[in-house]
Amino acid sequence: MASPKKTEPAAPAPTPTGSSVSMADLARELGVSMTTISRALSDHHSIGPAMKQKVLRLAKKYNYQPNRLASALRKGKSKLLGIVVPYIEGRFFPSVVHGIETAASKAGYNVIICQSNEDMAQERRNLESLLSAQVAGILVSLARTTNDFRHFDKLRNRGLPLVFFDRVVEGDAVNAVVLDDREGGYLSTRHLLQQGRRRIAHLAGPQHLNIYKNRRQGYFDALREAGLPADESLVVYNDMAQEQGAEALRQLLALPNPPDGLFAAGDYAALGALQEAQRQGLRVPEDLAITGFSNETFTLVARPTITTVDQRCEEMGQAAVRLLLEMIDNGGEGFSPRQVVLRPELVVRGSSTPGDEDDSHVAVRNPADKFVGSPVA
Amino acid sequence: MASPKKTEPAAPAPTPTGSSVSMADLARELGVSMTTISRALSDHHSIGPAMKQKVLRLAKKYNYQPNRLASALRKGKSKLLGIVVPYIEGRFFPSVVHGIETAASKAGYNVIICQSNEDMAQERRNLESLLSAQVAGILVSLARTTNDFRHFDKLRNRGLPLVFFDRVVEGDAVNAVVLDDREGGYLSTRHLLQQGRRRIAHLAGPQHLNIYKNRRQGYFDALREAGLPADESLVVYNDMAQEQGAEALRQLLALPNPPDGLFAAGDYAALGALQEAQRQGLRVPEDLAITGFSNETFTLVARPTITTVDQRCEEMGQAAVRLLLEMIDNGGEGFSPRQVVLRPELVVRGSSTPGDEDDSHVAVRNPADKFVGSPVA
DNA sequence: TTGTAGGCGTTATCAC
DNA sequence: GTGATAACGCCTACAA
Repeated sequence: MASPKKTEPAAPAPTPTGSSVSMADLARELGVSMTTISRALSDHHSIGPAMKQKVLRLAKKYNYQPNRLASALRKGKSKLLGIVVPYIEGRFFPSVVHGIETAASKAGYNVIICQSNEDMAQERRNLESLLSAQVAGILVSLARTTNDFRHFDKLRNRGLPLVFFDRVVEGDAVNAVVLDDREGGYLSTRHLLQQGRRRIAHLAGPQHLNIYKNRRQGYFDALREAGLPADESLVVYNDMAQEQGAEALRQLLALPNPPDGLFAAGDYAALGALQEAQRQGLRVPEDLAITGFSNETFTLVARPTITTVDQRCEEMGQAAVRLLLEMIDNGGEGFSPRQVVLRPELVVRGSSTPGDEDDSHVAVRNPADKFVGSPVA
Repeated sequence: MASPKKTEPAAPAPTPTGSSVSMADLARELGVSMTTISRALSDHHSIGPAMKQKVLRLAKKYNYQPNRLASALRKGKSKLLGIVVPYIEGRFFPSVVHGIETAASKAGYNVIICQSNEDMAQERRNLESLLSAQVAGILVSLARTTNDFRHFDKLRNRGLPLVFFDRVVEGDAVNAVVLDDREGGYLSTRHLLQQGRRRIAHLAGPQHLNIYKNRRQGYFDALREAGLPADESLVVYNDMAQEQGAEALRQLLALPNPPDGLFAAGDYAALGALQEAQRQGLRVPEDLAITGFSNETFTLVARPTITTVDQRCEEMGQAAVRLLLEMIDNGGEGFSPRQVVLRPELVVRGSSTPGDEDDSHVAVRNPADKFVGSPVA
């Protein structure tokens, strides 16, 4: 950038018109060595309070900003964390990222964010890119298409701390933070049972994804606990889009003995099913009680409001960062992998509880609202 | 990290159990100088094809990853961009960030993301942090409380490329990408006029924010164009939360001559107004036509579906990156500030057009859907 | 309490 | 075509 090679080596320009000030500049100005500057700035004990003051004052005056690149290069450890998510849209991932950034920032780390676009090759490139950027650790939620995990082994071989969240590599050899999806499925289904439903159907997602597999498992667990048989004809598998929810419901209603309850493993599918039920003249929840999964914003806007499972997105981000920082601080070695399991929260609403609630005044929370009333110009 | 100080200086371990391989390692192994390695890797013309092959092969074999910290330190230019947003939640900011990351990644840049939490002090710290990280440029959407802009001047003095988006510093001295909010307000209001409405009210946001001021201006422009008087009694100012939309509507309906159309400057407020109207027994859109702003997901779930204005979030992110990269590539100097203005898109739905549409089959788009059907394990 | 010097991994500038 | 060398800004033994 702007050249620091002034002809006068004496003092840096009092009103720097560009370029950044380095420790060397401060040292020259004060007539001391860089060591002293470095120590004063990092509050080393061997620096006198007088000197420390002088240095800090000058640093402020010239608006000195440490060059973290140089520091990281020297120390072999940066203050950067990497995130790899399938995409940054919808409700879930942005919320988790929000939690991650907040926690990381509190610990003095910046966060580099990458999207895999659900593509394994892209995911691999993301990791290489983060490796190149010398991040201190990486947080990953797997792409849908990832079926080979060698690129993660490579990280581990390098001793780079790695934590998975939500979409994780199975097994206890990895660090991971997940929602207890089984519990979520269990709670939903048990809730429907408690509402007196006995023929409960399930809209299940792709079973190669652990989250959907576990939600389905919870569904079966609750049925079994209630002494009801597992009836695969009541389970419809699809990709959980809204229209597929509608389609699935049409299928279920065509059964000789149609369901009176429905646990959908996703809110979009739940919404599709709800709308289809209403189109077919069914009353929800009286004729058919419905529950979804994810606590999407629109579940509060639909009528009736949709019972769903909250995934604790922010907590997940925070927990993942906590775990990662522990590994980083432990120097990487001698850290045995750990899995953190978050308890989901069943949010009971109108789609599963007749007359239990007056939907007409529920407030839909806008993230911006939390700042309403902030002091303002 | 793992010490590179082996006792044998000959070759790096053939199966490195940790640590990263550097150019020096490759040079030693091949018995050439680091210069050669560097040039071969960066495809310099003065390197023979034979040598180049050898180097690339070895790099692959040892899985060499360039250390971008070192490169950036040496060159004074990193491959990092910084983003500062008020928060990463809701629909707008995540979508813009998505656009930014996608465009940046395509150009070989990684993105560091920071949240100001709508707080000016935090915003200032974010900038310092990014400065410290030696980013090549910064993208900012202002915090609500920012009323002093000196921290941005500081960046400019350093010659650091800076682009604002959506919430921008006013004036033509800055680089900025914004939505034409005035046009959005104008299109909405004109649409209501075309539906035959003559008493059109406006739910306006805080007027110190340019976006809300401009939406209001568009509203007045459309009225004037239609030869209708600007009636301030039909304008209600608040913070655009859902409940405030309901409250505002109560106020408007209490007027001696209540409105038959309503342009709300935000979807949450529009939703609140819609629900309140229905509670009061009004038919929407027959008795009251309503339009919102932002194209939130839930506008497709509400009944009737809500007419709204799409903000082109992704395009905004892309445009901002394009502008920033231009500045970076131009070497910073001699680049005259530019403002990019995106055209909003009016999305007409049921809340403003009687019988124009059958709401019952509209598909709500889940971001995940775009990957449905991807090849999978 | 302070200073000197070497090096982190890369690249630019010379020289051969 | 290739090599030696000196930075970039910071940290940290080791000396003084």
